[in-house]
Amino acid sequence: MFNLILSLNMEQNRYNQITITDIAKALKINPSTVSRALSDSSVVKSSTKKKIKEYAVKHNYQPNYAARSLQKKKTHTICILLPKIVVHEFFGKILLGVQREAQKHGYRCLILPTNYDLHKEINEIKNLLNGGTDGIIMSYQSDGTSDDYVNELIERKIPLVFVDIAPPNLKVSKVIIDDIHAGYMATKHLLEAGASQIACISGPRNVINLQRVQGYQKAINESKSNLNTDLIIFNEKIIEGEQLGMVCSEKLLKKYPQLDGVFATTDMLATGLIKVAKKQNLRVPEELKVIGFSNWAISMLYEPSISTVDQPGFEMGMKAAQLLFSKISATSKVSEETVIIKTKVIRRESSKVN
Amino acid sequence: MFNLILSLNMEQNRYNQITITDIAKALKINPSTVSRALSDSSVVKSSTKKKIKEYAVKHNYQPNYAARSLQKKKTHTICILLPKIVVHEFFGKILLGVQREAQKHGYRCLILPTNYDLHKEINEIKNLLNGGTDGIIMSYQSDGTSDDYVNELIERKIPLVFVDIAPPNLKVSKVIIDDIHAGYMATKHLLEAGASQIACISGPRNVINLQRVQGYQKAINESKSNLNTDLIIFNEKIIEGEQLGMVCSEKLLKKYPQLDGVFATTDMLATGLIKVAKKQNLRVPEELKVIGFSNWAISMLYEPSISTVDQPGFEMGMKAAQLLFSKISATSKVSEETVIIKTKVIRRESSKVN
DNA sequence: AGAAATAATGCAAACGTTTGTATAATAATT
DNA sequence: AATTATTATACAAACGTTTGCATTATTTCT
Repeated sequence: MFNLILSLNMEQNRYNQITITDIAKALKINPSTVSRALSDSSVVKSSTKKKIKEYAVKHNYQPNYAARSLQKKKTHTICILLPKIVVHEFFGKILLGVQREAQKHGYRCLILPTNYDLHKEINEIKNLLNGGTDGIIMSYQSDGTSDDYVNELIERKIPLVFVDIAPPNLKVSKVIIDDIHAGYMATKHLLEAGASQIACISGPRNVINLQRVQGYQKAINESKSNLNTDLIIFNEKIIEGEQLGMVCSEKLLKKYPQLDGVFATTDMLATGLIKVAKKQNLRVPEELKVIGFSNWAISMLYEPSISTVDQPGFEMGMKAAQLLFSKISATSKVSEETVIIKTKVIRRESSKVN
Repeated sequence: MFNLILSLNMEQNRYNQITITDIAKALKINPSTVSRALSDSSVVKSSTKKKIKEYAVKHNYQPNYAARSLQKKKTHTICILLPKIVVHEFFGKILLGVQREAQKHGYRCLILPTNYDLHKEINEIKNLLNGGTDGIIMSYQSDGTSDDYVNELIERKIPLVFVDIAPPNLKVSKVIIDDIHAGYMATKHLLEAGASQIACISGPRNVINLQRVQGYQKAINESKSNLNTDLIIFNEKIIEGEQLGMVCSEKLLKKYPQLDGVFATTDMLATGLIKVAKKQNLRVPEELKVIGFSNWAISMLYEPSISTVDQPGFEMGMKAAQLLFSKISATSKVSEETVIIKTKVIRRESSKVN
């Protein structure tokens, strides 16, 4: 009879999960003691602690997230806002890094794909603010016209860390690469491989691209060869990726037949470029040396394999999460920190020395 | 003075979020009425409802997830267990589909990358069981030796839906494709394109591959040409992807120079195959027609572009989520359902008619 | 042995919701 | 106008934890 009542009582519990109160009743101890025992408080006698813990593992006790969150005013959830995880393997790697780190801290990870359009997703973010998340990791994907949402996050003192791209005029924590330096190294690699007439193709004039191009310019300037600024091509975003690479390369290669090197600011631009070069019977790398950017999987698989700059996404994600957790657990305000992750040039066929 | 106390009171609240109790106090109404008003209960007078709602939006009220979860015994979180989101764009698409659907239901989405090794991650799953999640969508990535964890989920009556791959001998809900039919259609496409000596290369003998190969056999049998079972090559998992494709194609193409078509059970195998074919000066598609499987981005970008079978991941994800929510909201047990999503052959250069 | 100090446990309130039931206010009926 | 029926609100308990404080049990000291 007593058993019946007990089991009915437990039945109420979702999926038959045992609670602290259940343990307390079973052991005729107060719930508070059980709670303290389970969190290894030094205040409870080791013999009772042992008894409680044994019972807990035997009955597979798992703490109730919601109750703990409510009490502690912590969600044990952080949030990652990233654009289009689907196609973007780089962001996928960031994600893995963050998740690995979150797990260490006993945190869960919520992922929101943002489609490059944060403005529309502000409601989603607001929703997160109350009991939704303890902190946010995001990539700044704005045209810079309105940073209101970032400001709101800062005002509310939500722990916040940017990865890859950060708002340029705000004091925030961020984990980024040195795009200027990376562009510089990429271009220098082409020069060292024997190219001297080097063009640069890029997407729209956003922070990232501008910096990579700036690095390109620096390398060209150092190399005494006069930089023809016509050889820098920005492309506003109508099409993108490989298609964009094809369209802009078509003109470029026609107009400058003397070209023997191209720095593409993304790997996809590079594949488009090479496709066009082949069509025009330009041999890569013999007649045209190419380097891309990001080290996407395709750059290795393509024929010829494409030299590129490796962006260590996993490491960036881990570092970002570490920063975030230092903020979450900080008692007083912690200063904003910028971490710059090292990139390196990956040499492949597309820029082989003749 | 009163204001001070009030603001101090609200200060306690994380990130200055207003609560139902705050609204109640401010409006001198009982919290229960506020709660009912906000959930549009017909029992509260429309004038008070209006008053409450106005105050709520004005002060940007957002319900507290934890409190609601605790009370309702629902987490409003579902969980997706998927292998290696990073490289697997197909799984990325599933993810997007699930997330889209979850949002509709006011649910949040937790993603766990599983590295194809669920056994080791059972603890993670167990952790989810208590207050962790209301339901799970997963892809069955087991060698079939021990399905204990699946059984446990079923026993505990956790709403559960499989996508892409499901355990073969258990009665579960699943959203899959008809791999036999897809393999059949792919092979038939090669036959129609003019190939007659068709081989099949595949990864390890798992459920998926076996079925695709079975489809291949059916198509070959129908075509009166005698099926040479030597032309079916399984590869146990030592290396994988493109590398595997290269290694096994090398031998195959040498041994059977009369071959004029290959069905590869994944796109990555196909890229490896084509790379080798090129090296051996075999022209694709003129001398060798190739079709892959899954329609990964690379199959379109490769040169030549690779014919393949499209697996509509997004749709599969959405459907899986719909099934899951029907389970979550069901009052009584709902029967296990199998949804088969249609695939289609995508014709590209690699299988063009001469 | 008795007082004082320390250790171990129990009690109760709180976190922000929701919901069954009781009460109060209003409207409809006689 | 008094009774009943209806509608609207208030009360209180509950969800599973945690934690300051009170209480009880144990040890240490004189």
